[in-house]
Parts: sequence; C-alpha cells; structure tokens
Amino acid sequence: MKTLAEKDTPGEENVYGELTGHIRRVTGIEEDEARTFAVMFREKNIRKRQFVVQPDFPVPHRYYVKKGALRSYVVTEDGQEHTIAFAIEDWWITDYNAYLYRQNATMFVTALEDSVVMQLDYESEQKLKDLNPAFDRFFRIAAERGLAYQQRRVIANLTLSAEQRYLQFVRQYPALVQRVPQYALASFLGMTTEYLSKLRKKAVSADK
Amino acid sequence: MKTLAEKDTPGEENVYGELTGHIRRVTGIEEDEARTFAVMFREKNIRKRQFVVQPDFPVPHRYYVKKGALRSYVVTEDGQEHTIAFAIEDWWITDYNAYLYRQNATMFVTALEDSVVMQLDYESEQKLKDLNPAFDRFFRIAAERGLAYQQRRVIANLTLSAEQRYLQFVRQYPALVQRVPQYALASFLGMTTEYLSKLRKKAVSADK
DNA sequence: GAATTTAGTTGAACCAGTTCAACTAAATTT
DNA sequence: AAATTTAGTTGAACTGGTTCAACTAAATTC
Repeated sequence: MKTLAEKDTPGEENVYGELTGHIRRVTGIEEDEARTFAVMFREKNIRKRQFVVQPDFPVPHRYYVKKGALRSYVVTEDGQEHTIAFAIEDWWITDYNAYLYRQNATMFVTALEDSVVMQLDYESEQKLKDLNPAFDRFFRIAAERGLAYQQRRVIANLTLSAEQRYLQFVRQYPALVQRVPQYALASFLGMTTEYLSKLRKKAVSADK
Repeated sequence: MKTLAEKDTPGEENVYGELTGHIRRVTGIEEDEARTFAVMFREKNIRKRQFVVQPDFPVPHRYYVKKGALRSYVVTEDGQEHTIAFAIEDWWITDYNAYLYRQNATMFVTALEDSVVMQLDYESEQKLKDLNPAFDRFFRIAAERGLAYQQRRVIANLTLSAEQRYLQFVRQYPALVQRVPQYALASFLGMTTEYLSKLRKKAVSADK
C-alpha cells in the first residue's frame, strides 16, 4: 500500500489512467497487463464526511485515491479521535489490519472532501495474485513501502518533540498541510488541537 | 518480515529446521521448495553486544533469529537510545528502510545475548523471488505482517498512556519482558528507564 | 574475588504538553 | 442572510512523564 512517504509522479489521463500508470511505475509491467489489473477495480464517488469503513463492520476493500482526500482514524473510549493515515491522489487507504486479516474494522475511513476512489475487493485481489506473479510483486512492494513508512513514523514519535514532528511534517508534506483540517493533523501528529494552534502561531511569528 | 505480533509455533529440528518450518508455515509450500529457500541463508553466531548493523554502513542482510535475542535502536544527537524492535527465536530483524532501499543504516542492530541467526543477503533474496513466485509471496506476507504490526504500534503510541503501553506489552509478550533489559524496554515503549522503574514498582505492589 | 563497569532505583524539582473554559471565525444549513 | 454547527484560538491551571543527582545491585573484567 502506498503511503504518505512514497508518492509517485502523476500518470496519464485515460479512464484507468492514474491506476494503470501507478501500477506500471511500481511493477514495470506492460500497458495491457496493467489494464488487467485496473479492470478489477470499481470507481466510486464519496461525498465529504461519508464513511467507507466503520468499526465493527467487515472491510471488503482497499482504496486507491483518484481524486480528493480521505482520512482514517480510531476513536478511544473517552471519545478522542486519533488520525492514523491521510490519503490524497495516488495514495492508498483502508484499515489494513482488518482488510488483510479479514476482521471487522477498528477504524473509520472517511472523506475529507468529495472524492473519487478506485476500490479493490479482497477476493479480486487474491484472483489477481493467482493470475500473475507480477501482481503479487506489486502488493509486496506496496506493503514494504507501507512498512518502511510506518517504521519511520514510529521513530519520529519516539525521537521528536511535538514541535519537531509538526515542522518535519510541514517540510515533508507541504501540500497536505494546506488540505487537511487542523484537528485531524494534530491528532495525526499526536498532540491536541490547542497545542498545534499554539505551535503554528509561534512558527508563523518566527518566520516573519 | 515477522514481527513481535505474529510469532509462529516452533518447527522441527534438522539443520535448516526452524527456517524451512517457518517458510512452510507462512507460504504452505513443499519441503523441497522450502529447502531451496533455506540453502540461500548463512548461519552466523553473534556474541552478546556485537553489532550486525551500524549507522552509515550498508545493510546487506536481513536476519532470521534461530537462537537468542537481538535489538535494533536509533541514537539521537543528544545521545539517547530508542529501541525500534526486538527479535527472538523465529522472528526477523534488520534496518528495513536501509535494507529494502539499499541505503546506509540509520540504526544499530545488536545482540542482547549470544545468538545464532540465519542471514539472507539482498541479492539472494532477489534471486529467490525471480526463481519462484512463492518466495515473492513469502516476502509479501512478511511485509504485510510487519506493516499491520507497525500500524498497531503507532495506534498504541497515539492512544495509550505510558502505563497502559507497559501493561499491554507485558500482557502480549510476557516471555520477552523477562528477557530484555529494562532500559531497552523503556525506550521501546517510549518512556525513560526511571519512569518504567516506578511503574513496575507500582504494578508489583498492586498485584500483591 | 576485588575492582570496575553496567543496569536499575528512588526522590525532588521541573516542564512539555493537556485540560478546561470562554471566545472568535468560518463553513454549512435553513 | 440569519441561524446553527463545526473548526480554530487564547489563556490559566494542571499533570504525566522527564531530568538530574545520588545511590544500590548486579554483571563483567582483571
């Protein structure tokens, strides 16, 4: 699964454009093979605030974002939201624990703006992998990227202060910062909205 | 890569016993195929405190632990150590970012006790995957397990207090708690040794 | 087995980040 | 465009966890 850290450059523009371009960039396979891959997906529109994954429900799909922005998060008993991932164009998102291990979700996945995703269901994914080892390879690479990214995030959480995590995020994903609500970013970075608000005030006055 | 969360039950005891058993459990392939896999590994003894990975050096291998216990960690400029992973029998360890993307290490990987590992070098891994799609599948599953595990860890870090993280770890890995030094566990859980010491005192007196 | 190094403990002072509350700004609905 | 809901701000009081320092216990080395 593609994550924040490994965005490709945008691809061509035909019907399955982004998706075929994406898989060709990752696997290096030919156009027609990539098309075999792309036709297994279903395009879906998601309105802002609509959920595609909810706790205690099965997670039949993973989603490739064609247009828009989504966010996954967990809610603790005390009602606090914690953002696990963001996904914009050319990124993937779902509740991976639930999707990969056929369990009910523990997360929400919801749209931050009206979005268009390409959804792949679990059974189709298995078929693809049986059909052609190149697709097994694709999902291996995706998982390895995800793993490496998650590990970098664990390291950042262990080694950096709240302010440093924020500044690093701004440096790495300047486009995302403009696009996601502040409460979502704060909970992604592991701090309260109030504190992020104060950090931003400080950062702004500092670079004047 | 196998992680804390997905330990298999121990396998048989011949020369490549653990390893062939391990890969057969993960992929479901036959004994002779598993052997093709296992012969690509080299057995290596590592003395306590010896390093197998060091910052600023290439990372040619990933390691399957046959016997013993290893630990990976980063060191920040102020000299603090942060444990990224532990690995005991039947788990894997390396600096994945560096290994997968052919970059110099940012971590140390070292033995907590005299250990025996099976090392697989990057080129052999590529050969295996070209040779038989089942091996591509093996590394996909390993990466997916690792990804799911890392994500659970991110969630724990975001949602639990230091005390809850410690108690959860004790519940999930009681054997490990006995085996790793306290300073390593504290830095894995994202707290100071001093604070873990206080938590333990509290936990002990509470269950009397 | 004495000396040294490494690991763990305890307490007191401190601080990065939270909580709570009251407010302002912006977006969404009517 | 007025009313309502959702998002972000600011300050003051607070706290979970850190820091520092001095000590004890256990390993390791000589």
